[in-house]
Amino acid sequence: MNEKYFPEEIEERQQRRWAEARVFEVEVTPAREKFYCLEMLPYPSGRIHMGHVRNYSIGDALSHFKRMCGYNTLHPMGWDAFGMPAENAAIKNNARPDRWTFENIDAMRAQFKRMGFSYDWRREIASCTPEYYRWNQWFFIEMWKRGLLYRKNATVNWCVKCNTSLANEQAEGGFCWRHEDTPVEQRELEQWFIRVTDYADQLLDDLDTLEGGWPERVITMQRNWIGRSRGAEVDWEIAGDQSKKIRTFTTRIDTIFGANAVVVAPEHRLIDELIASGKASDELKAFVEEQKAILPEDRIAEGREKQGVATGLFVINPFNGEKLPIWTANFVVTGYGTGVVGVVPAHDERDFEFSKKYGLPIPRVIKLVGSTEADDAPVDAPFTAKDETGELINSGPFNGMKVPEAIEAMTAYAVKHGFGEAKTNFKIRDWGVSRQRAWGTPIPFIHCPKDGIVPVSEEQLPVELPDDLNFNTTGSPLAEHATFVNTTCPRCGGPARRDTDTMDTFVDSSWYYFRYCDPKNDKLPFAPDIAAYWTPVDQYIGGIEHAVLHLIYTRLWTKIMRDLGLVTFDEPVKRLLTQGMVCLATFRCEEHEWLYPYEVDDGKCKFCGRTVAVGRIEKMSKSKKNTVDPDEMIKIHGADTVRLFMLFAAPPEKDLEWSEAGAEGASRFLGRVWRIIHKWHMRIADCGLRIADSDFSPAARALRRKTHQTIKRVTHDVGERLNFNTAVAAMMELTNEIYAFDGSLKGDVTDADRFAMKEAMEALAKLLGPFTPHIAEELWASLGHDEILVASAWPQFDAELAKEEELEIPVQLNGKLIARVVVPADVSDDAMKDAALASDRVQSKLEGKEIVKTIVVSKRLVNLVAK
RNA sequence: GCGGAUGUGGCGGAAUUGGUAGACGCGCAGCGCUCAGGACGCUGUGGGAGCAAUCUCGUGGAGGUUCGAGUCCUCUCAUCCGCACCA
Repeated sequence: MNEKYFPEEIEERQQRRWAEARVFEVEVTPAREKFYCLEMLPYPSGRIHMGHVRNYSIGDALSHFKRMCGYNTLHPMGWDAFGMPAENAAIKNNARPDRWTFENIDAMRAQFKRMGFSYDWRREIASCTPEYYRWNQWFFIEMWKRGLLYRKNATVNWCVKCNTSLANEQAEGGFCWRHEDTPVEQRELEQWFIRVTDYADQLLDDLDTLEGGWPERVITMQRNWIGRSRGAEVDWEIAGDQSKKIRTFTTRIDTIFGANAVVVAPEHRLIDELIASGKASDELKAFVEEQKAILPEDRIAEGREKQGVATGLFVINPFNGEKLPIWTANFVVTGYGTGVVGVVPAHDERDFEFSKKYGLPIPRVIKLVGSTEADDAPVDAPFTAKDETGELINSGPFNGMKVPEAIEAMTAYAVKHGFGEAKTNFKIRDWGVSRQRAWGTPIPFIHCPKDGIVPVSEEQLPVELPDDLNFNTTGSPLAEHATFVNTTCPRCGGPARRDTDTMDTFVDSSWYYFRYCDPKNDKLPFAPDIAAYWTPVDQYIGGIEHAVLHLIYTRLWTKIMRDLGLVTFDEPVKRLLTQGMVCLATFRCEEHEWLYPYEVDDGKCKFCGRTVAVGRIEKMSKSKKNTVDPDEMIKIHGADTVRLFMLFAAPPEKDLEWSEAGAEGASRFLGRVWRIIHKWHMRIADCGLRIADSDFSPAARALRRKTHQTIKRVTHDVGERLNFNTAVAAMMELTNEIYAFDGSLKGDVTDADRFAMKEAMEALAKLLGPFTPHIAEELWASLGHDEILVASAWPQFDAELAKEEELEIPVQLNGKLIARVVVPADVSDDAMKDAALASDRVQSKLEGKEIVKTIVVSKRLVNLVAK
């Protein structure tokens, strides 16, 4: 055994040992309780970055912990292997994207192995293999059969850089999710869609069941994204043409008597018809044209100035027969509701602003209960009063009703008279899953001139991607591949063409972790009974960036799989941890732009000597030149140190600033543990005897106490709170105690001392296992154990031994600390009070005062209230 | 604008239920070891005052509840994130 700590050597040795003993390989074992620990699978970009290291270090620590606690722990890893970078590389070099991808996978797998992560590598998957993506195709056909997948012509988001359409989730805020500087365009395209809206209610309602296990932030973001609003649709007859109606959507039908106009979106069909009929004013035509030309991103930039034009048409309010003008305006959009809104200025901020600007009347129809304002008083500011605080006025037969009651009554009235219905709207749209790219799962449908769209028959799956695609084209490599495209119709046998779009890669990641359960299955995506053992996922760990992307798709997919009979639960992930980003201070020099920290010396640029701008702490990214290469850090410090630093420097959900000094601190700690154990291991190896309690010196008893307290704390911090940072701090404290005990031993060392030392060191080695498994193994072995530590049992703490013998009780005078008294741990409340009063310091502080009240918090504190 | 979060030493961060604020680490200072440096070991380290015992201030700010508030309530400021004309 080496006296000095050489991480590289021991890490390799232990990794080999684990692999040979196959300690991370697991099988379904019904008698044992399972734990499924999952980290979001990476895209095989070629090299791992610090974000990966952090994500997977957290997951690995938890996996080790649960494994040692006796859970049959599934901890798999795979590759989200379809996607654009591979295709772009293929275009650039006119090479095969699969080769690029698999080379990257090999490189990254090697890096993961170098980190020593405890994956069951037999379960590794890559989504770009036909064995995997055939099940994407299978799912598509199953969904088609059930009407959950359909094709329609639609306006879709288009990213010019990706050269493909995008789902709404991938075009949030009008920008491509991969190209945040690139606004998406709108294009008309025939596309495949998954009927998310069928599941919108469930997706929203089931969020309640995730409360507590998922971060509030993610739940809120999903709620907003799904955006359910309950209301009613109302038909308005067009004045002078009873055959024609337009329909509005409103959540506040109770305010409809207060409408002063109806506004249609500039893209609305009614406007088109009006222009086509030649009755539109020049002003209207100009306005509509102008509005249509505005790009979505400019709408945001332009602010919220309301603009509108009257169309010259009128509608009849179905509730009171009032004749109201139809306007078109920039604040009404086609994509939501019916693209038409009633304007109720007195009780809606936006409508108020609009009506003020164009001088439309502002009648009140709601008053605050108890308000003494006249029903026809002018409105200075709009108010909503959407609950019991609002009461209807100026609303004919509905006057006097409270708002909720009125909504119900007026909706019923509209239904009864045939001009309206209750309606729930969602912001979430059906998922556009077609991508006009070649490196993805082929969509398993055939377009037959006679039979239309026909699914590929199941026995012909997978529809494989050709491996000789020509990427050196401006068109679509798949569409230009004749032998791929030209096929026969499964129904009529006649000539037909394959669909040449591929699936959104978010399809791949929507169900991948079910495949880990049963990765070789060639009959089904996975066997339901096997998945029933492992799933749902107990703990999922990944970045926040997927809050409304992957994490909503995978919830949807689970519900679809439930309806297909593959799983029996509604939600796939019990607990979600969104880990923070890995950041680094960035520095800027006027001359040399972004600088690495090592290019800055004493606040000055190393190249030109200019004072650099004080860098902000920002997420590591290549463009900011503030990345740190994990490989380099592993080379310098070892994998254990890098892992330890990642877990210690910040709580997992917070951002973490990479610091070289901090990493050195982690390394120093491991060296400290290494040295003290190697100072002692020969002396305590044979020490297994039973020692009488009375043989332990006070110092030895103190060490034992610290040992058991530390086990308790680490168990709690990791198991219950996922606070790895405080668990590490606890282990550091124990190490400090071990050093103190070592320093206190002079002359004869008793068997009891050796026992206490051995107990402390063994506990420390074990506790280190989840965090720094390699060094933990080495230490465990040097303490005389042949067994593999990471496959051994987590230590138990002895509550008796962890108990303090004495307590230091703070004594307060009127809430301010004045003294501390030492009392036995089993002290009674009365004894605490007596001890406090017996203190000289307390007595002198009390001089001339009278105690009016004494508060004793059992075993914690005494507070004397005195005047 | 709406929604969510976060504000604690020079820095990263502790403080489990309202009960000793600053655990642990970084940094810094001193001592030991050393020819020296590094490494290592030990000690100290929130601010202010004092040789010291000690006193005093202190968790973004202002109030409040309480015997007692970093923690609860009200208002406010700052920063970050999400959504953004959603009818």
